[in-house]
Amino acid sequence: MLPNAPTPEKLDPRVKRTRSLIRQAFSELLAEKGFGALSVQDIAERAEINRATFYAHYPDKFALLKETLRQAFRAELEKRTLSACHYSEDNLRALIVTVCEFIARSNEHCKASEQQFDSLIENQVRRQIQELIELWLSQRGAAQPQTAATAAAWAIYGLAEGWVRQKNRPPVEAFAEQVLPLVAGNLK
Amino acid sequence: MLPNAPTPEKLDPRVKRTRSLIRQAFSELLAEKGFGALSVQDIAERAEINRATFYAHYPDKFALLKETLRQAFRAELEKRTLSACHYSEDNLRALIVTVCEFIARSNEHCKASEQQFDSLIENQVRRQIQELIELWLSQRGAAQPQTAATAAAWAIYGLAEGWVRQKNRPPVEAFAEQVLPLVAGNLK
DNA sequence: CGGCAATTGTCGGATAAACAACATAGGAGA
DNA sequence: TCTCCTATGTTGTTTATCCGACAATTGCCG
Repeated sequence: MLPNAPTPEKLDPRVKRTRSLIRQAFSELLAEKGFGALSVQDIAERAEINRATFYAHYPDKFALLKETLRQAFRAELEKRTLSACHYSEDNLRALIVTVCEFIARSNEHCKASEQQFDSLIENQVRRQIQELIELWLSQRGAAQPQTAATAAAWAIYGLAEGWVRQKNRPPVEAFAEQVLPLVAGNLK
Repeated sequence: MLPNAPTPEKLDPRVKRTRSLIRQAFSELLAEKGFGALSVQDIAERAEINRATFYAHYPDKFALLKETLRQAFRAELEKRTLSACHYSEDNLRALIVTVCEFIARSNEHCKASEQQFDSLIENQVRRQIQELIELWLSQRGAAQPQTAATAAAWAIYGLAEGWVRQKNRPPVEAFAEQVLPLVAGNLK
C-alpha cells in the first residue's frame, strides 16, 4: 500500500456528507465550465452548502483540485493493483500506460487545457509516480532510491505528456513498450 | 391551491438534506421490508444520520408515513390539476380514478398489506379527499359543505378500496363512470 | 416463567455547519 | 481615471446534528 493518511474509519457523518457534496459539485462544474471559469461560490451553490463551510475543508479551489487528482490517480493505480506490487518490468510498463491514459482522460474530461490546471495535474501526478517508484526501490534495498525515482518519474510524465500531445497516437501499449528501456535502464 | 402550510422558501440547507435523506431511506425500506418490519434505527442507519436527529423531525415512524402519504397523494392531485379546479362531474370522475390508482399503487409499492399501514393510508387519503371536496363546495357557496363532503369522501374511498380488492378489476375509467352517480347525486 | 437482545424516546454536552458581516482585491465599463 | 460589481478569505454568533448514555418497553428463546 502507498503511505496512507490514517483515515479514521469512523468519521462524523456531517463531514462525510459535506465533502461528498463538494466533490460532486466540483466534478460537475469541472466538466461544464472548466477549472479556470469556476469559482468557490459556484461550488458552494451547486453543493447547497455555505461558502464558509467550503473553506473549513479546503483552503481554496486549487487544494480541492489537488485532492481530487490525487484520489483519482490513486484509484487508478489501485484498480490495477500497482500500489501493492514490487518492482518489475511488467509493473513499470503498466505504470506508464496508466499515466498516459490518466492524462488523456483528464484532458477530455476537463473543458479546455488551461495553464493552472495543467501545471497542477503535472505536479500531483508526477509526485505520486515518484512516491510509488521510491517505494519499489526501497523495498529492494536499493541505494539512493530518491534520485533514481526522481529521474524516472519526470521521464515517465514527460513521455506520457508527449504521447498525449501527438496527433495520431500509436496504441498506448506499443508506446509503453517502446519507451520502457529509457526508464527501466536506470532502475536496475 | 389546497390550503398550504406556509413553507418558508428559504430553509436551512441542513434540514433540507436531513429530510431528504430520511425520505429516501424510508421509501427504500418501505419497498424492501414493508412498514411493520422497519424500525427507526433502520431508517437512521440507511440515511446515515443520527437516530436522535430523526426524532428532531418526526415523533415516530407513523408520523413519517403520514407525511409521506400526504405529499404523495397531493402530488398526484396536482399532477392532474385537481386541486386548483372547481367542482364538475369531470373533476369528480378524475378524482375517483386518482384515488383508485393511488391505493392500488400503494399496495404494490409496499411489501404486504398490513393493519397499521392500511388504516393509516385510509385516514390520510380520506381526509384529503374530504378537504378537496369541501373546498369545491364552499367555492360554490353551498350550504353545509362539511356533511356532504364527509359522506362523499367516505363513499369514494370505500368504493375505491372495493375496486382494488376485486380479483378481475374492470378498467378504472369504466368503474369511475359506473359509480359516479352514487357520489355526484349528493353534491349537486 | 425469566433473562436477553433489540428498539424506543429522551437527555446534556460537544461540534460541524449555517449565517451575516466585513475588508480586500480584481475586472468591466462609463 | 473612477465606479460598480463580483469573488475572496475571514470572523463571531447561532443553530442543527452528532454522540453517548439512560430507563423503559418489546419480543424472543431457553
